Amino acid sequence: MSKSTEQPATNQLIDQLPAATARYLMAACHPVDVEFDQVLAEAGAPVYNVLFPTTAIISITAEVGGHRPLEMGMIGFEGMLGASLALGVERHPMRAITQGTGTVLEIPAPDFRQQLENSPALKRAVHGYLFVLAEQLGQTAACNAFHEVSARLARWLLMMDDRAGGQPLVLTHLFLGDMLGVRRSAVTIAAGQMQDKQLIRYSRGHIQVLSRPGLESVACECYPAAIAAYQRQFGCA
Amino acid sequence: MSKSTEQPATNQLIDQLPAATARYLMAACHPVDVEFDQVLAEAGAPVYNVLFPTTAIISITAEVGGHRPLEMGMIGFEGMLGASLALGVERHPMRAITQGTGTVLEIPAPDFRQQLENSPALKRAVHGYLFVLAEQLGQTAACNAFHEVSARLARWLLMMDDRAGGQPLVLTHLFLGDMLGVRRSAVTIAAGQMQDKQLIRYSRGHIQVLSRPGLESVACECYPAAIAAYQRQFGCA
DNA sequence: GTCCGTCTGTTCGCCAGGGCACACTCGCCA
DNA sequence: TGGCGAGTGTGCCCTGGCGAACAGACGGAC
Repeated sequence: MSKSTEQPATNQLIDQLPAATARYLMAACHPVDVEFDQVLAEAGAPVYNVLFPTTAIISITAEVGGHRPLEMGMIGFEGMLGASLALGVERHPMRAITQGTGTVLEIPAPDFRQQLENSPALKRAVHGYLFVLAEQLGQTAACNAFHEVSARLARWLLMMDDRAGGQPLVLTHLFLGDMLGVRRSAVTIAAGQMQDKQLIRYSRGHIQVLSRPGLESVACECYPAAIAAYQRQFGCA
Repeated sequence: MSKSTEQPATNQLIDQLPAATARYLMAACHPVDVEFDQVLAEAGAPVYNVLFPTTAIISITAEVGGHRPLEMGMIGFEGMLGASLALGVERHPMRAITQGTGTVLEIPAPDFRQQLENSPALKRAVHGYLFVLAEQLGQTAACNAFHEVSARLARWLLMMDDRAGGQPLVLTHLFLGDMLGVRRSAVTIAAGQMQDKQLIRYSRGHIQVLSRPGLESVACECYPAAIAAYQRQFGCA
């Protein structure tokens, strides 16, 4: 856990920009550590900063009155928060909270807007990411409507594991239940079955993925679909 | 039904453009009649034409294997289909089908792309609409997860009625069930209760809204929320 | 008028998941 | 070392909605 892993300390969306563009953008960014369950954005609130996660993971959630927030999308080192600036909108469309701890690259909204003006390549990348995010939203919504808890849990763990670079995940059954829109004990049961099958191991708010292939066989087809959507747009995983 | 109503024969997204821009765009459009349950776009398929509904209504649906498509968003005279071109993406993110019959203004994708290049105002409008659509997606997803059938049905009827300009809606319980992601007889029961309360009247594939206030009291808060989201962006209903 | 297909009404069994409650246990802290 | 609180295991009853099946009813086609 303390030794450095293969997890990149950079952001993939930035990395695939032309070198000069990426350097220019990075020069305006500074790294910030975020903590677990921190609210990074409220729905409808102004975008003050744009965040490019490196080791951090961000969840996009939708809320309706009287219920806990439901996860609609996940942002890790492959994406960004605040992309709506590239639509000329200065508000966040949804709520965003952090998963676990980690680092993001932060750039003030005015600086980012200026770089968007100056770099067609950057604008193209952000626009492409917005499209992928929209596809992910639709996929997740249909998944929540039709797939059962265990399949959704498996998919969620895989998506988190992808973005955490093999680090143990820091989250409780209660938190997981919120993300999936189910009650806590439903998660306890599904997670218990996965632990029995040696797919994961967990204890008091820490989950370790043991068998990705095993999880993939439990997960619904929404997991490969989400990866394919990203690949179609950016040509890499 | 044959007499012309207050329903505008134009598209609101076009109307709120600067006059010259709107004229230029309209000149490149030609009206097309669409029929009930016609597939206008498949998920991932190329965008050949951009459509601006005037009297037609389009549903955006998400699919997962083995289940019928689930509605994620609705496009009427306030919106457009094919907005992803403004993200530089030539594919549709989701499936799109028609509701009832009606007219759309159609413009070939290359022509539209060129107009986007030439008109910052048009690009701004389309980008803003994309943002609203994203908000609507999130809202709908949370609504599907948490709200019960009758509330969602009421919301859906209100949204359709808004876009149909008071015309009777042409759709069956089966079709409605697909949109809401529930089975046909669940719709029959919910719709039957609404008919008992004189909120709607229906017969063999035709539904007439009788009392909007009544429906609004049954619908969940997602209905006013969706309207507010549009107003925030465009300053009108 | 007769036929037939579509749309609607209704029922029955079934189950995933909700809501709630309570017990246990691990790790932390006084 | 004892207490405490968060996290987890487990049980209960209940409900909304599913799946499937069948019957009636309306409307268009012939």
